[in-house]
Amino acid sequence: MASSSPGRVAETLREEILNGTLAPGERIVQEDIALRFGASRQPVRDALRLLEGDGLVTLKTNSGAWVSKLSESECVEAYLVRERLEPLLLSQSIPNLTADQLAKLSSLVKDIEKASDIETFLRLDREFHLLSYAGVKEGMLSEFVERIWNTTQHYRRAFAKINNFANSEVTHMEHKLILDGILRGDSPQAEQALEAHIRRTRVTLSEHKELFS
Amino acid sequence: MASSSPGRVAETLREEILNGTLAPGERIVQEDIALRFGASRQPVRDALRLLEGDGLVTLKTNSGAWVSKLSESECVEAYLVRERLEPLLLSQSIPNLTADQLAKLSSLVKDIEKASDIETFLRLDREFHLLSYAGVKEGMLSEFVERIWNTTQHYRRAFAKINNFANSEVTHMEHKLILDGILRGDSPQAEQALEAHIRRTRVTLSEHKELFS
DNA sequence: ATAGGCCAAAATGTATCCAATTAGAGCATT
DNA sequence: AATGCTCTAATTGGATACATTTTGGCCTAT
Repeated sequence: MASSSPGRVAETLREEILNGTLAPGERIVQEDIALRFGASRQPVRDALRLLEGDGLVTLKTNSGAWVSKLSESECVEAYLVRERLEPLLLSQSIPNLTADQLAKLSSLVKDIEKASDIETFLRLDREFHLLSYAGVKEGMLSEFVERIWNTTQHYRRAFAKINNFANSEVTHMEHKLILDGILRGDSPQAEQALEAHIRRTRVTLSEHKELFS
Repeated sequence: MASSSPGRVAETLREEILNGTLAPGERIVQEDIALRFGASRQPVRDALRLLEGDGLVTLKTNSGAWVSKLSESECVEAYLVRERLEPLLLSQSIPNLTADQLAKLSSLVKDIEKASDIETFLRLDREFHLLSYAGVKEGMLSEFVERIWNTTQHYRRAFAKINNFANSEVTHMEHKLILDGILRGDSPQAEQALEAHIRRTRVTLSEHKELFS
């Protein structure tokens, strides 16, 4: 997949935005990217348009491209939307999860508890939640959810750094409750636990307005 | 706004997709569009990427562009998402609606009742719902909702034609309940009435699988 | 008659060049 | 010293030309 030039460029840039190499607000110059990939500016323009569609990049006509930034209210809005959408997505995913996926989810919850650095925690947490949605293939709902995860990734990292694993006990309990609902095929419990998990994160996050300056 | 070439092209194509001039599944040839607008293919490509981001157009590498099509399950999914997102958006909008907007909403409900042809009904119904969200400026939530309205527009039209104003009494009652909640600033009632409105539409729609062939 | 492959025409992807717009530094003015 | 202006360099937008890929018809072989 993504064997095309714009696809490869977009994928690489997406990676770099998600792992923090490119910070929100940072300028992206078309020609620099073109040189890096040994291509012309045309495929780069297409790639930037793709990323704009993902909400990761903001384009301004005749001016340039920047890594998207979220205000505090936009970030809170993202979590409000997550509270509504992810339980729905999870309930549709649960009946279609394979035994392998269920086993992997269980081991992920344990690995998250053992995580000793922030990057590992972020990676595993993301993997756990997105894998729990793997029962739903492709569609508008999963697209929306993935987009939210991508656009808020940077703020999750910043939040985790500030918080430095405070509340981690609560987080692990919530993960176990979600996992328990999934394993038993009890969608309502899983939905409710997930909603509570996201809501608590939102409330905690909104106590740290210093992340948005 | 949208003074750029890609912006103008995208806007026109969006219009034509929404009003049915371009039907789902129809092929879009870059050079044809370029000729129509007296531009080169480059801005057309940008415009198509914009529309892809809106979910209105589907691009396939090295192959071409088509007006997006929804399967029945994708359409049902769209309504499930609407059930979760639009009540949230409405509740955030209500406190910010101006007196002018409230008056316009009231008159729209009356006008919808008087609508004698399908195109008028569709246009007013869309205007009513989207205006009820006008208290929320720009953000991810309104973007998502607008995108859903756009991608499902064609199926609302097809559904209205088949149904030929059956259930219109119920629809009008639901609109009045929503309006009542909005006017009195009773967000919970408005939310609940809106959710019921969307859910009933979804259930009725899923009884007409012949729309998706 | 049908399935498969081949070939030509058409459409998309990419590169290069030129025009238009913007941004930022430096200077002049108040 | 601060503000506003101008001009230049840098960057993006658009057009043309060429390379690549796909598609669909036609022919051949089974």
